[in-house]
Amino acid sequence: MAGVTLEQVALEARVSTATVSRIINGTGKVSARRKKQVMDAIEKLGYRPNLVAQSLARGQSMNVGVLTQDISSPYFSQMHKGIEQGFQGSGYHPIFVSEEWRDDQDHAALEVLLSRRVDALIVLGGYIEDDVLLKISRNTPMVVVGRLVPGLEKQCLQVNNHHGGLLATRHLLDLGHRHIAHIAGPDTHYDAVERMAGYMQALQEAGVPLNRQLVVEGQFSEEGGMRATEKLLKLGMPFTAIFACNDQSALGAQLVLQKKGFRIPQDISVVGYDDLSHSAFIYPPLTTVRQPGLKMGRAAAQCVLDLLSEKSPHLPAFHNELVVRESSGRAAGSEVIVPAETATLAVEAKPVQKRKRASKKDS
Amino acid sequence: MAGVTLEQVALEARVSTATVSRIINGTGKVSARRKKQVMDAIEKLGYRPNLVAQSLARGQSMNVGVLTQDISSPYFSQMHKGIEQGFQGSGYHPIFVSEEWRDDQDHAALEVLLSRRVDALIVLGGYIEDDVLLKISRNTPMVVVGRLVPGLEKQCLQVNNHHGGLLATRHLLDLGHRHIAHIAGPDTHYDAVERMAGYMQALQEAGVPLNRQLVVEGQFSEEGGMRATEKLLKLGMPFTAIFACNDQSALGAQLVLQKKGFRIPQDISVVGYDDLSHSAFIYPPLTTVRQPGLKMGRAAAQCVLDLLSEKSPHLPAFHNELVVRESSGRAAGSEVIVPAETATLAVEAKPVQKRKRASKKDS
DNA sequence: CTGTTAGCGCGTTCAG
DNA sequence: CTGAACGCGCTAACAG
Repeated sequence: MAGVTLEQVALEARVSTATVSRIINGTGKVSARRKKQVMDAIEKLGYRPNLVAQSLARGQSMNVGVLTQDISSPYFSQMHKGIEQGFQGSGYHPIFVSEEWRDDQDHAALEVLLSRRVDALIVLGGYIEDDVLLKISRNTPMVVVGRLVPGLEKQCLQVNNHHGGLLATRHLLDLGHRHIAHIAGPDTHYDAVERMAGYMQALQEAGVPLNRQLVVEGQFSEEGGMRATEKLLKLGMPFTAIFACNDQSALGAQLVLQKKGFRIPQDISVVGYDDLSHSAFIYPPLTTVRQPGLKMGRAAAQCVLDLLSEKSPHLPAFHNELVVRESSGRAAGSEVIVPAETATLAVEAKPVQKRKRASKKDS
Repeated sequence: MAGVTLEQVALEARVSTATVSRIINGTGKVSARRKKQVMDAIEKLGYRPNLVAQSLARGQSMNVGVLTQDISSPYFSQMHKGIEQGFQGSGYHPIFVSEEWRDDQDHAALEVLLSRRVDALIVLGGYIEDDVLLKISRNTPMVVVGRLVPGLEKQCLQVNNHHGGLLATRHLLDLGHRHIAHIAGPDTHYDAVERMAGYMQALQEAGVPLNRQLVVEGQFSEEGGMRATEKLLKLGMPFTAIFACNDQSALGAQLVLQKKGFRIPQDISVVGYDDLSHSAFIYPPLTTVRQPGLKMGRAAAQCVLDLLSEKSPHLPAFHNELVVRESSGRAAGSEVIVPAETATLAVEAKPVQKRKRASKKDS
């Protein structure tokens, strides 16, 4: 950690350390002559301020902790990038730490940040208890993304996942689909639950009864999406569309469907959620609800900056946006509005036939 | 940045700060009785060591800088995760910063890390000049991943990209392909160049002349892969397989091919490189060369740890591994070894016909 | 074993 | 304008 010190610069420039400090930080007036001396000395010695010492002296570390779920997650990475961009040029820098191990009662991840004396905290979802966050927020500016902490509403950046679920499902309904399956996320995830609520509301609005059997859990992952889809197919319950709670599970769904010979969207439509960076490039390109991850990250950073400069934080509203691509299309035979059947036991049901519209047996 | 101080703990426990420090750090012997007093005080006050002050006093920040290309890149994210894992429990923590803006003569990213006095540096590829790195490495332990810095060989973690290119291309050759296109990466990227070299060597070994027109640049991105593939198809030059320099461009290639009606792998085989987390789930699942990103990240971290503890660093060799999935298959009509034609102007060539094997006109 | 005392590198009064 | 001196929170000799 060695390096040239302020004192060495002062010595070289034949001034006091205070003067050098003033010049570096632009604090107080300094004569042009001395200023030049000092600048020369800095240049000559290759001086670089020691941020650690500055931190201790000033009482702020210029670091902002970011508590994330998984640093490698395609979903969060957009936010990470936005956060990084948001702090560009501010002097602050984000320090990322993954929550990872959930059964961690000591909140080791948090500890890493707190002991490093981060000046603020950005929390991306996660499992840390509300009251823990609330307590920390009393001493440390905090912005929470994708989650609503009671008592901290003004610093919670949210997108309306409920609305997104609504958009996705309405889109499918508009295309004539009446039997829409849903691949849900873990019910521990606020986002997932909200998306599903949107799905249910859309159905209700359209007068389409909810068929609980068409709702299966997909764990937010590709594998989960695959398993869920296989389960749906085995059910033998007809459906012409799937709304997956995120793109990852939608990808898994598409894979299974295509492997089984279903054409997307001719046989079955698929809609995802998140608009991951690769979702536009899979085949067929995925219709999805875009999460403005980059913007959200930037906004979170900006909000932190506001908080740190005592300005009243401004959290813009974020809207999910439906991105229609090629994985969704009109329901086969959608000219006929099929009366929904009661959600009876799927005893007589046989596996959906391949290469045929899953809804055919309805008509 | 406020918080309980050592001194307050000492006061509460009626001992000196030195004693508290000893207990916290396990330095020196302390009587059990005092130890309990101190532990109680710590507990009562909720003391948490100030890492900033520790850093200044000890002369080490317990932070390791990671200079990456893009914090949101699906390719690098595996390494990021590996790095984070590698430092788990070591007391050190990675600080990521994206190089981002290439036309940055001041190396702002580096500056962020250096002024924070990171104890070591992990450099993931990038454009920072060799001599700059070399100079920094004299004061700061450094590990470079995916790049060879002359004079720093022992700290350069590499996978044999050349070998990977060889594997991928041989695989296609083994399947009977003789007209193999290559979507190259930017020639500023060491990795990309090496992969292409492997491709060329494999062709040579097999006695298949290189057709330079079948090598197009894809910029490591999905869009690039799409453009490259369109270009290839327009060429009218027959080919039955594509080896893309990374999965992202392979994804773009698959998309274009499928949109144009080609079946993968029946009409055209595709092989990628990296094995991104979603590559197993796209349709058809991508045959690719796996980069052990997670392991590499862990190894880089371990190497840094070794360097920091003066142990002789150990960098294991990493091998690329071919992962055969469903995007590659036997070349159509591969029972006939087609004599390679001379790479003449593609004047008489017409666009490859859809739904037909691109190689048909050869046979 | 334990307390006292210097620093670590820099910011910031407080007198000139 | 400028410099001397103290403090940030903690570690590390150095004496007891």
